[in-house]
Amino acid sequence: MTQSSPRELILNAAMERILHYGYAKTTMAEIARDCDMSAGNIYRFFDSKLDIAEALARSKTSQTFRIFAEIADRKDESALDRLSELFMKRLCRSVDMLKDKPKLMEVAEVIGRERPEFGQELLDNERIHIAELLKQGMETGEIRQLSAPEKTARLFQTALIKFEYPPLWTLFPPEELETELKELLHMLKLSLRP
Amino acid sequence: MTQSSPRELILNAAMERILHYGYAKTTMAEIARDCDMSAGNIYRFFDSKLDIAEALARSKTSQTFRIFAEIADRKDESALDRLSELFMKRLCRSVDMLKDKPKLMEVAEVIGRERPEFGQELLDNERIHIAELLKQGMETGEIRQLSAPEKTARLFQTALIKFEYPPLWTLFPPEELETELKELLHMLKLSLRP
DNA sequence: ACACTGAACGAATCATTGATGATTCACGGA
DNA sequence: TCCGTGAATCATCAATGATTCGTTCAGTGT
Repeated sequence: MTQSSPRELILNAAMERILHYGYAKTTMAEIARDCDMSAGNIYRFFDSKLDIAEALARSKTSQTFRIFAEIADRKDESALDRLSELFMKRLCRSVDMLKDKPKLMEVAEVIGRERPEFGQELLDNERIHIAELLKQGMETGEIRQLSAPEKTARLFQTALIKFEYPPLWTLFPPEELETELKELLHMLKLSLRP
Repeated sequence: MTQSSPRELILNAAMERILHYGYAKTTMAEIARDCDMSAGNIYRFFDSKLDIAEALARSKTSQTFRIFAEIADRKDESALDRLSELFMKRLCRSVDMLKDKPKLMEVAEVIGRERPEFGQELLDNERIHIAELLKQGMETGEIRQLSAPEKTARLFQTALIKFEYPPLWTLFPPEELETELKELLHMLKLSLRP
């Protein structure tokens, strides 16, 4: 079956509880009980409760980055189309998470507040994939020669911040977000014309 | 001298106090005392303390809209240049307000929370001026024919939201904001090319 | 020695309450 | 009758204490 290191055992138990009751209402003692160990023993594997949350977030986001990497790998397809696809997928994943794992939003919020570096890291990582798509488009002539693709990628992230910053996008209905993102992407892509 | 209706008297006293002590720490009783009247009497002129704050905010923002209107009126100058000017001015006004009237940020925050319609109204008003500039550019041929300038104006607002949503722009140093806004405006304007 | 426990510590959280301040209104003076 | 007052009311906030929970660590069993 699934070989379970103590770390994984703990992470699974924590995820289970957090999905049901939320981060704040999940206690170290409960997680420990689910793993048949003492609360103190968890600290042999994680330095803090927040580290457990971060580990959970990392495994969630690593899925996203696999998707981004897969998009960036399809070099035979249009770079501009894939650029849109990347941002649309990102929005869908956020919206879906809010819909069927709402408790995970609490985890995101806590980490955003207590571990700002983690959010930075995510943006940096994402920017790499965006810049890669821009470079591919430049090579095929789909996109004009940009002097600094990384900087352009950063501008895209800034222009599309409404769709990834939870305090903003949670204010609007998903369909509205989706059509607005489509329109804005269309406009931004016009600025990349040769 | 300045003719002072009771409303103006109250607004001036409230502004004075709020600038010094902030909105929360300014009481109706204090404002009343400054006006040589009773707290109860203020309610003959304003329905609530929040209405006083909104009135103050309105007079502040009406200054901004005069500036926007003035920009939109200079029809002999480049529409694209004026579009940039509008957004740069808006950012400068925000940054300056934080610098030398920091207590007014508290008022903005309270109104944003308690009176969301007011924020909407501001955006709607701003969008009119942006759309007007776009239309002017279309007439002079500076800007391609847009099927719906109002919609494009809305997209501009969305793309530039980082620079007007206080929880976001207050996180960054002013110079960084200014250069990033310049770059993003440059990019967005490319999408308006004929 | 090593893996683990569970009691102990202190920080964070929650509920309770006391005080403050927004709002109302019955009343008194022009 | 019209202004305006100031005491009464009611919601809100800050202070307090009680409890919970994250974290540590001395100690137990292997």
